[in-house]
Amino acid sequence: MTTRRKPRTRRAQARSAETRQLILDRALALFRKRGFERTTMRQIAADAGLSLGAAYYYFPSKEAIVLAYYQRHHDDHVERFRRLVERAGARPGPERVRILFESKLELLQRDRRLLTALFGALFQSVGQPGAPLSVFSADTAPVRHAAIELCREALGGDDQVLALSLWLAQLGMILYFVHDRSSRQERTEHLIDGAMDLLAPLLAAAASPLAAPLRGRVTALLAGAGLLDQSSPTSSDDTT
Amino acid sequence: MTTRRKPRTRRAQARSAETRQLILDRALALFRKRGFERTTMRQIAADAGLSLGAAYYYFPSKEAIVLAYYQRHHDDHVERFRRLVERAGARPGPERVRILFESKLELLQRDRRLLTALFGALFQSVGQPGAPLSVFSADTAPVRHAAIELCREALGGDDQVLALSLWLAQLGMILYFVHDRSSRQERTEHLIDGAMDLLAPLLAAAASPLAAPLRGRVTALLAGAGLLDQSSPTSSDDTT
DNA sequence: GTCTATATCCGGATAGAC
DNA sequence: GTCTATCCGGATATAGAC
Repeated sequence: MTTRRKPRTRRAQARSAETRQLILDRALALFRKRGFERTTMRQIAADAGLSLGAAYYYFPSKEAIVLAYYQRHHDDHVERFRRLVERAGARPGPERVRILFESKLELLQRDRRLLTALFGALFQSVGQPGAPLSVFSADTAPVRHAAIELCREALGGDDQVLALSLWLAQLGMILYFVHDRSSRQERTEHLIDGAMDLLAPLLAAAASPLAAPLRGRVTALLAGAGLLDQSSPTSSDDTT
Repeated sequence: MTTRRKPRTRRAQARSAETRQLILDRALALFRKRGFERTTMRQIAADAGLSLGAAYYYFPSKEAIVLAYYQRHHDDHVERFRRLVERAGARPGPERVRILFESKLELLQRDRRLLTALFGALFQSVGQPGAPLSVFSADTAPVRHAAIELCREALGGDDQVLALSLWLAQLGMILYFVHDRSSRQERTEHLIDGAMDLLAPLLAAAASPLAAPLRGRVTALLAGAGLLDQSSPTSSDDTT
């Protein structure tokens, strides 16, 4: 158990990472071109100049490749968000949230082909029936928590309910974006614009003393249900 | 296009419906027992005393079986909701919404085994990567619209934004329920109870004149984005 | 540890005969 | 409408090269 793993040279490590990257890139290119379902692991392997077994050596399943993309996408978002915040000197609150959403949209636009290839198929045929929920699954937990944390960073303060709500809104935006067939996705852009104009009054309303009792009750309710981060030690169920 | 379809005798129609029902029942029983993924179409067919091809004659895919269940589940919900509303003489608003959620919970509890079989697997492994969204897919559109309409019926009035929000809340409840490992799912029950206590003040806040301008802007925004029923004729995108 | 090659299993889905 | 045969592709297994 305590044996050292991967006693590899730097060189070997780098090479391995390169191969992994190569497979990922080829796979994503194929997904873009032919869609997720119609791309086979055999094609991916062949395209990367590897055997089928080698591809499975790096990625335990086809879905794992998509998961790796999710991770990278989020990393890109974090970087872009921070860069823009710094450049604009934006303070926590509406200003930063706007940057959060706009930088997200830029990334979505950059990856549009891939995203429609991944999600688009779904709107033709159900796919996994339980599927509705995989954004909430255990596999995606790390990316999800990171994304929620980024929302909190944009909002400032430490209101977990707000952070969660913002993350859900962002999910909605992605869903809308993927369906948006207007040119250059201007409908999504328009929706975000409008939503951002509403954000300041909404946040103000939420922060107002009038709303304080309600806010407290909502937080208590969600915390009691174990839906916030420092959840009660009652249950070990934290797959959500 | 106007040609009469299914020029079958009543007898033949009834028999066909019976076979379909038989397959559905056997399939659901198997899902309950062994989970969705580990149940094969071959098993389902064999269990129903049919060939594989025959099963596919009735259901174009394994998912289609689940879809049929969703439909039936919703029908049951409508019936139970209306019966309880009538018995209690509940008026639109918080009273009816409580009945809506409580009747839903009863149904979820009745079908718990099946639901965890369908959703549960998902929390172990990603499944379809695009999966997050299939509740919003075109296939599920009819059930979804019916469900949103039921929410509107519970709320009274015709506020589409509220109806949509309520439906989303209900989705959240299902998600929570499926994860809930407490005995008799009392945590979910508790959550609903707390949420229902908050409902009256929340609805009151939403209806208050103070909130009116904000409410108008939110509605306008969502309507402009085509997210409400009488969406603008601009776009033909109504898969959501 | 990284990979090739190949064979094999399994199960969703389809084709075509009857 | 029902059957049998077949295809296809995800996933695994194995044996061995370097």
